[in-house]
Amino acid sequence: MSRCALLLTSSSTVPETHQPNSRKPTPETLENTLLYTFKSPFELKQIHAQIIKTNTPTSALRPSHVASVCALTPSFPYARKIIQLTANHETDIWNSCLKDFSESDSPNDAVRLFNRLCTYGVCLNAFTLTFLIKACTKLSDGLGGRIVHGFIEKLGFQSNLFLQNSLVHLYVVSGEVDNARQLFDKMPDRDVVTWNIMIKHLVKRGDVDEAYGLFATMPERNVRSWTSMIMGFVRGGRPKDAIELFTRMEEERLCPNEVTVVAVLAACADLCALDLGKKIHEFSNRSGFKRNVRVCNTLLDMYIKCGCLEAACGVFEEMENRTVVSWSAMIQGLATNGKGEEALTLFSKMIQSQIKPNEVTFIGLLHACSHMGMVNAGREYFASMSRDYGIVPQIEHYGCMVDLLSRAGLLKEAREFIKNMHIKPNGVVWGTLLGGCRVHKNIELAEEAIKHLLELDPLNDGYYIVLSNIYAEAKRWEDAARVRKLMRENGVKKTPGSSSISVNSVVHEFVAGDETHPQTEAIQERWEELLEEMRIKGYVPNTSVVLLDIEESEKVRFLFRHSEKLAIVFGLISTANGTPIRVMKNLRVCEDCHAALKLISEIVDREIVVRDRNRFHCFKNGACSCKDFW
DNA sequence: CTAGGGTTAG
Repeated sequence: MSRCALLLTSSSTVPETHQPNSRKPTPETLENTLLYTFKSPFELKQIHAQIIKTNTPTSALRPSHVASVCALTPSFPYARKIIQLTANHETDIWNSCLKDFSESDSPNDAVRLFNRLCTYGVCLNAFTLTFLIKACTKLSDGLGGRIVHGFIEKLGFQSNLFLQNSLVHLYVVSGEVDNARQLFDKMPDRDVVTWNIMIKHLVKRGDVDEAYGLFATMPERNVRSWTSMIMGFVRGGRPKDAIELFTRMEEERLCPNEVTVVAVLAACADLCALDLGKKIHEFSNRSGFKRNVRVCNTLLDMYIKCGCLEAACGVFEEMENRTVVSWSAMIQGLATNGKGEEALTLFSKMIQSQIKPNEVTFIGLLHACSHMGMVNAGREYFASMSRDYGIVPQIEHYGCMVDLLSRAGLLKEAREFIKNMHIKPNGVVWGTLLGGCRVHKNIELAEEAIKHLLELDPLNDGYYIVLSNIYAEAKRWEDAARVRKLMRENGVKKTPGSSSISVNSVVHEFVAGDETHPQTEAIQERWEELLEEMRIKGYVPNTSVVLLDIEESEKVRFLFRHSEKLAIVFGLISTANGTPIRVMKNLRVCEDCHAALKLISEIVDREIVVRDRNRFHCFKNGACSCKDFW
């Protein structure tokens, strides 16, 4: 007890009480001798001299401290002698020193120490090598890996699973895939850790199917295996598979940990699966994960992406420690929900709280300005990011600026901005300008934008469709048809619209025209009923959004089977009256659906939240939160 | 005393 307290207050100079004195060291003063904190070999030698003078046993020096102070200095041999005199196992002392170095900010120190141990012929054991591998892993040092590999062979540790696994991991991390594979294939024994390392590796490479193949066939699975695979599906853009896997994990009665929770929440966020997300939130609180910042940040993100700003605020308020990620997520959330002013206020609070913004923070801020048409504020933030915070604008920031300007109708300025960019504009940048051209009906600039887009991103169907719509709205039917023909000639297919809705933690996915759902008939029936009431309220199908050369009546049939309509009607018949409906769509909501959903929200008196590619639409009492501008 | 997941945007 007293030792700790004293250690904290001791200064770097030798304390008064350690001056030579007449008292013979008693166990108590001997204990005090251990308080000596020396910061250099020089100080150590002074103290050592005193110890000898006062006849104090050398064991009064803590060998691990001696080791860490002298390890990388010319006094290594001197330190080694003291350690050999005072410690039972010299190797243990150096190992713990290696461990500390490998976990420090300069893991290279561990490598340097290891070289010394070899030079001076210090006896090594398996632990020595694991710490060395740890350092190499931190440094992504594959060459180091091959050297350690040699030591493992030389010292006869081929059957040490810890070492083999660490080495496979090191090879994987440093990109030496062939070496990793070879070692993996040669390993006499493998355990669940070995398999988990390989799964992780395959997931990182993007081979989710191959990873799942391994996962399905590996002899033993633990929570980490399941978590890695769930995460793999999320990263691979397959959140539905992620959630299904999580359900199976629960059936096997395995208990999720913090990381599992992060993975599943990310899947919920991607699918707008609020019901499951809420359950995970409760589970997380019950399990005491509340203090984990990453869990909280993912929770924030989940609520924001499900369109539940209030819930997100609740989590944010309760958080003990907020990082730049927490603040940035909230700013972004407010921005995409049409609360730009609040987003900017939150940014000021963040600065007041001494949190340094990063590049993501500014994307949120620029979004906020762009959704509110605050052109000057946006310009100022853009200038400020590099001037005040030293953040170099990335292509995404330029994209935000083009969005800000072109949404506000400053199309010429937006084009000038693109011309003056310090980076080569990409498809997103020109596509953003194209979007602005549609809103503000500028055909000339749209044609310029599409020229660049046909070069930069010729397979992206979205741009053809926007241009075709621009022509159609100007009643230039032949031009519209020409664009569609070009699209066919270039072999570009329209991405099928698809919407998903989560009911009782099961995600239901609908693609346009879907008739595969078990409840298709009931959905159709309810839709017909709604259609009647909508017509009374003046609904007329807007077939101009159907870009197909077909009969008008056929167009209507297509229109009525847009995926968001199917998903929402399914939601209506499978949830209790008054329950809000949340649907997520892979593309932008079409104008006809937008008009229809406004009416439906009024007819059924429910809140309908649709998250589309860009933003949220919250339909309530016949109106949408986007105020018809999107 | 040793090995294997995680957060914001695009």
